[in-house]
Amino acid sequence: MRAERKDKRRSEIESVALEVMRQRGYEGASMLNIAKAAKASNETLYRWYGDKQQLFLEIVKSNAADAEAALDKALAADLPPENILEEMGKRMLHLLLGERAVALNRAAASDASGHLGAAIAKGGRERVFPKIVLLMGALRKAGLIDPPDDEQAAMWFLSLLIGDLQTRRVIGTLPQPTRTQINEHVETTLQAFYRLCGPR
Amino acid sequence: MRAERKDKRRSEIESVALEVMRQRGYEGASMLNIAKAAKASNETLYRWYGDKQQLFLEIVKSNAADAEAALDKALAADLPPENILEEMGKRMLHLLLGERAVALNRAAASDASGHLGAAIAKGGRERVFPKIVLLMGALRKAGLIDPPDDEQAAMWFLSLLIGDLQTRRVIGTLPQPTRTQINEHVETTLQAFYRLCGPR
DNA sequence: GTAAAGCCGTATAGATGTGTACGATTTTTG
DNA sequence: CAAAAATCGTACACATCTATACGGCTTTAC
Repeated sequence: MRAERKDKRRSEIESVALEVMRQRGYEGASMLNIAKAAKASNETLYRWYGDKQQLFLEIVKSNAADAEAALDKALAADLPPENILEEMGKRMLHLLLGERAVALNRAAASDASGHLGAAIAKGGRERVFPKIVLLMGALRKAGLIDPPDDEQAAMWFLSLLIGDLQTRRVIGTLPQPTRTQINEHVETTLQAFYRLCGPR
Repeated sequence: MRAERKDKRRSEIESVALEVMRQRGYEGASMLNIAKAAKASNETLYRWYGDKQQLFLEIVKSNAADAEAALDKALAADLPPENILEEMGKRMLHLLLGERAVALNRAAASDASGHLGAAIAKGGRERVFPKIVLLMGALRKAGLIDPPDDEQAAMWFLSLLIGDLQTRRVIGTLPQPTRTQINEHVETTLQAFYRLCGPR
């Protein structure tokens, strides 16, 4: 198989795996079920990924890469920092509460070994948080906020933004929000954030 | 078996089930494994609970009852509302980030049917949130806060309090916090909360 | 004290998952 | 075009889980 076709096939399989997992849960997403749904043989799955956990590890990694790219795009935009913050908020909620991230968090919660959870944290929070801290620095220098320190401001922003939405999505009691709902929530969050961190 | 002994045995089994689940994940916590660990027969488990999901549903319910009792105790205390808020914060973090709640949230995340998640939400958030809203009303009447509305204040308080701690616990990247850490976190949260909602 | 009921341990049938193996077919390589 | 490599479909051995059943023992009820 040519390299490009193989890459395409891999991401196809990974996408199917996530869909199976979404419908039948992590335990229901057996290698056999995934292989059938992807019209692949389980031998190929085992050859390519080793086992189920590593398959999902791959998915976590590629999802993290996509997410980071989406956020970096917002950060690289030539906009004033307050607009970048708004854009980041929208994109983060869209990513965090979307089907992919929710399915992966469910998988991590199901995985007793903790490896999936560690990978999610490594590709997610540990990568994103520093960017938010830097953004807070930019906001502070622009005189838009006056927090105790940038890290605290980042924590507050993320807490206000995400709240218990993620947990509710993961345990299945909250449907995926629409784009409009996300925008409204970001709006409210920003008001609260500036009220909390704004200059006196 | 006398009623009291039976109740004791039930809670014993449920506690063992949670421990097995904690160590081996939701899939690993089969009825057989739980029965062995509890020195019970699986026939008894099936007779008493029907199936695995209903066993965990029972656990969710009794855990919710315990949690509600713990919070009500804080609410009933004859203290000024700001002290009650602090106490509530501590107790909620203690409950939410403790082994029991985390294990149950993991089970809910693993359960594709969504029934466990629904039960958790029903016994948890849906019961607790109104209490916090009322508490916010008391704080407002005492002139300690001046929020847009009590519900919004409750949301902000909970968001600042919990942040992403719960998610990080559930995916296994955060160890259980000590009592000291909880107290410190509540302290910081309250400062932020009053800064956000305090009277101008 | 005796009968009835309940629990434990073990056994069972049926279903499903894991990881490997092997021809048949397709795709790549040269 | 031919050889080599990889994939698919199917099959397999082995393990485990679910849900039920039954004899042996203990506890409850009368």
